[in-house]
Formats: sequence, C-alpha cells, structure tokens
Amino acid sequence: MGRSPCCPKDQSLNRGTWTAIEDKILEAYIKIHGEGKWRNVAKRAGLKRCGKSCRLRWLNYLRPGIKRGNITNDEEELIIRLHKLLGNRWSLIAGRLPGRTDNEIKNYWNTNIGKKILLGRPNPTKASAIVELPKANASASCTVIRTRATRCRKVVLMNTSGPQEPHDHHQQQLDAKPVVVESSSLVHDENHGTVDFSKYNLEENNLPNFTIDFEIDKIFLSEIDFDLMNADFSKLPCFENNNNNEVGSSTTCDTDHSSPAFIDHALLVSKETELHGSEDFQLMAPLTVSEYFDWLFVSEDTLHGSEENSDDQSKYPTLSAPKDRCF
DNA sequence: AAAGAGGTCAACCGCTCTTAA
DNA sequence: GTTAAGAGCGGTTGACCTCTT
Repeated sequence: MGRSPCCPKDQSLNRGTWTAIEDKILEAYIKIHGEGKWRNVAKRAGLKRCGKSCRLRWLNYLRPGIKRGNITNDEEELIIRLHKLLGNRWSLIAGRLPGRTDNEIKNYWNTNIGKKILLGRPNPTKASAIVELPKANASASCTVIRTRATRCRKVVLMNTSGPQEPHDHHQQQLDAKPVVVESSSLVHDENHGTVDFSKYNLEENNLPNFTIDFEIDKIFLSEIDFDLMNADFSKLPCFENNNNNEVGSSTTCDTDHSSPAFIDHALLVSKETELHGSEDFQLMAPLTVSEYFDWLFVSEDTLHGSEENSDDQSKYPTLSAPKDRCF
C-alpha cells in the first residue's frame, strides 16, 4: 500500500544539470499542452526526467517572466522584511517578488542575507535600506508570525463603487462586493493606487493586475492578534461555497483554484495602516479587524474559539457565517 | 601555475497538503 | 471516509566557479 514513489530509482532517469536540448523539449511541450500532470510531461515529451524535475526546471528556470540577474537593494530589503514576518516560507516571500523564484530567494538568503545577519553587521552600502535588520543574538526580538497562508492564491478586495455615506459605514460594508484576483497573476504596478474597480465588470475576467503595497511590518508586527493570524480563512463557508453565490461566481471560481481560497493580507488592515492613498481603497483602510469580521458576520468570540479544545484544529477556529449572506 | 578553500546555485530529496475518484 | 496521484514546499546536496595562498 501507500504511494508510489514519484521518481522510481530503478529507472534510468537523467539527473543533474539540464541540457539545452532538454530545456527546448520541455518548453515546447508545455507551450503546446500547458503546465500540470508533470509525471506525464516527462513521458509524453520523451524526457528521461522525473516529473518533479520537469516541474522544478519549468518553474525555476524556463517559465516566462523569470527575472534573471542580481537581487536589487529594494528586493533585498523586501526579502528581509518578509523573512522577518514569515520565516523560511520562501514561496510566500517569492510571491511578493515578481519574477523571482522561491529557490532563488532561498539561495540568496542562505548565501547573502543570512550570513550578514549571522555576523550582525549588514552591508554598509545597503544599510540605509535596512532599518530593522535583526542582530545575530537578537533572535528573540525578531518575531516571526506563523500564518496559515501557505497557499495564497487569491487577493480579495472590496469593490466600493458609488458614493460613500459616512453615517452608513456598516451598510456600505454589507453592500460592498468583493473582487477576487488570482495572486498568480499579480504584478507590481506603480499606479495601483489609482485602480478603479468600478470600471471592471465582475462578470468578466477583465480585472486589473496589481498588488497593494503597504508597510507589511507595521501591520503584522503591531496589533493584529496572533490568533487571527493563525486563522485558516479557507475554512470560511463563504469561501468554501462561493461556487453558488451570485457575486463573483464567474470571477472567483472559474479556475481550478476555486478551493481553497485564501484572504490575502490585504484585507487584514488595521487602523494604523497607510495604504498608498487611494480613494478606491477607502473602505479597506478604516476597517479594523473586528469590523472586518463584523462584515463577515463572524464574532471574534467565535474567531478565538474555545480554550477547551486541545486538538490541533482548535488553533484554527471554525468560522461560521450564514450562507445566504456570503459572497 | 597549481592546489585548496570557500561560495554559489541548480537540482534533488523527502515530506505534507490538496484533489479527485 | 479512504486512497492514491498530483502538486508544492523547505532543507540539503554537490558540481561548478572564484578567490586566496
């Protein structure tokens, strides 16, 4: 019983560095047939490689959009900040650095940044960008918040078209329609602050690509509750059942990523957060954590769960929300 | 010029999680 | 609910390159 090994060792598979010919074969195959079914890719393309090797080669080297060359100062600063926040979850960190792979960032960390931190003296030429580089013996002061965001596929934003009524903030939250963007398609956009979601039809796949740039340290290392950070939002019924809802069904669930969905950090915005000024995000900016869960019709009591539960699942509260009010 | 040391990074490995039957 | 395949992740390895003596 049990699983069959991915790469049987008795097979005469090629190992080690890929040749240019192998690269061309793999590239050509994926251009025609697309990604996925990696085990079959090797067989059908006639490559004497295991599926995992093909996947790795594609994702880390052949995939379009891979950025080559040295890590810039800005990128290094971001890596440090994100590592401080997320720890060794390289894929999550890579997700914030367009064109960079988790393997590349991991290698860079191990060979450059990690070493600097170990020595406790950052490269003076880059020091101006590094405000809070942890010292070697100061690991205790370097708080790594463990989130469950291991599979961050989607970013949910509030589409708040229409005039704002300050006195009716809660109703506005109820009326707000979420826009879900596949994180895999996100790109950095200098103009993200001016994205106007009201221009986009939720029933069509014409959503803009962007990321929200904010002081991630401020958000995660300030007042956001650890329990909240550990919450597994994919358990939310409104995400599990969003195939049946009326809003966003075409935009959120038309891919094979329909479940699980995950609320990216963008929604977890404290009052202190300064989004790069945009009136389009004015609903998000003032949302406190409790207000956000009010919007989801989930009380914080439910969120924090019962202390009596001792199994692992209890760390990740079971959230409930009336299905008819979910998006 | 040669040899050894150290650094870099692509690739591998083993594990977990997700998905579909 | 169970099982197995697919996919993804982080840690580790080792070949190759560069630097130092």
